[in-house]
Amino acid sequence: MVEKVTFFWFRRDLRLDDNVGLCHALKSNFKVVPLFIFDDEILDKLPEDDARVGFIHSTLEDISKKLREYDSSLLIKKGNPLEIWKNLTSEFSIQEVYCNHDYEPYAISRDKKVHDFLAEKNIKFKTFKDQVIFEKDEVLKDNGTPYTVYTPYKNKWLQNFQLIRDTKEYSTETMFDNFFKSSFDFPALRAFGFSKSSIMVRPYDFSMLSTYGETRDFPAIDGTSSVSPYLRFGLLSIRKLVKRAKETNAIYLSELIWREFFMQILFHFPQVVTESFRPKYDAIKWRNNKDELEKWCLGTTGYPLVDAGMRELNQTGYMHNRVRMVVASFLCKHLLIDWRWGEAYFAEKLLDYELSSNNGNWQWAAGTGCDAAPYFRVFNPSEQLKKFDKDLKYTSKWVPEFHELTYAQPIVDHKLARERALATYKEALK
DNA sequence: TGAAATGTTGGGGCG
DNA sequence: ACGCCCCAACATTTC
Repeated sequence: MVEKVTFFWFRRDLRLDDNVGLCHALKSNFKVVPLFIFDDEILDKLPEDDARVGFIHSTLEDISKKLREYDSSLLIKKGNPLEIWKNLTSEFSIQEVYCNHDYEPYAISRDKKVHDFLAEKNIKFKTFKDQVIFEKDEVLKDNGTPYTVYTPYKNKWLQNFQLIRDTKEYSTETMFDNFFKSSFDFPALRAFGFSKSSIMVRPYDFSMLSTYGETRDFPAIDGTSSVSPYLRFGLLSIRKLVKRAKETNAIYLSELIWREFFMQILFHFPQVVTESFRPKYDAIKWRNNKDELEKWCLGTTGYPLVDAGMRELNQTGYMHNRVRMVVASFLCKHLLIDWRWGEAYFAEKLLDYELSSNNGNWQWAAGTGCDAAPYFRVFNPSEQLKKFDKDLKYTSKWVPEFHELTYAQPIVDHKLARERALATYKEALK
């Protein structure tokens, strides 16, 4: 008789502690087999040295090492998730499958297929809220519809948060003996056709939190936390992060609320992935000049702050948030290139790439979004440089030839580009 | 989570 | 002393 087991399926919650679904799984009546699936659907689109795959892999390795202290191990699979579940149900006597909610359109359809398949086999598929404080339907207007403007959403969010006495902790370590005893092989990165990237995820740092509000806009100061990739893949729990933010910095907390705002927008309005939230903005006649796109990607536009940002992105997988706004505005307004092209480039390069935030912020910059900057708000890259990198510390770090004669001439004249953008948007909205 | 254009004010130079 | 002009500094409006 094969031992009956529970499965816990890791997805974007790569941690053993304070993990809601895992906590519930470990309290089930059966030993827990921890599983991660490298999804071909996602992997096939990535370059073989994708830094995020390497990061996930090394994180999983750490988890597996920890599990081995308890004579358990992580089961790693690669392929199509539904097919893998079909195989697993014949290999194991699975009673229940636990995991945490995932709100992206692809994840929803994937989970639906898995749920339906498991249901046929009489296996319960239990999912939990873990990656947010408030999910899809927990912060709604009084009439029951979702918010589409940030400020009232934030107010409601905070109001609801007041009602929670304290963020619950889902500690798990005392239950680690409930993991299924096993010694599954831990495959090398090479086994999936990937190799280690030269780009590395850097450690995060909370010590900046108390001064975040004053320093976050200055890219030369290391005033940001570098938490984003850890939050993205769930190495850090949102409950712990929010608790810390609440104790130290309201502005940082506000950024975390933006994250949930865009997550619920994506859930309720999944069409934003391919369309402007406000459809009339899809009438914009983008210029979509490929040479200019390439110059933007490479950081050779001749606008120092734009170029610095893009080079930081290309070389490190990070870009300071203030600079993200500047380069995004530049692509959409100055070059009149479709925000979807810019978004796709960020998706390729950012270590913290997350669909809902990336899409929401690009639509914000393009002026096409639900709570976007008005289209006539055009960033002046030179003014932004003066305001936020006055002594050129950040800029000359990433664009060392800045002071040389060899540095590129501006790809477009600011005044001309601004007027062209205003005219193009105006025309589209007629 | 702008910037430019336009309007207003007030101090100082000067006849 | 007074009015006029200039213009920087700030405020408001417009894109």
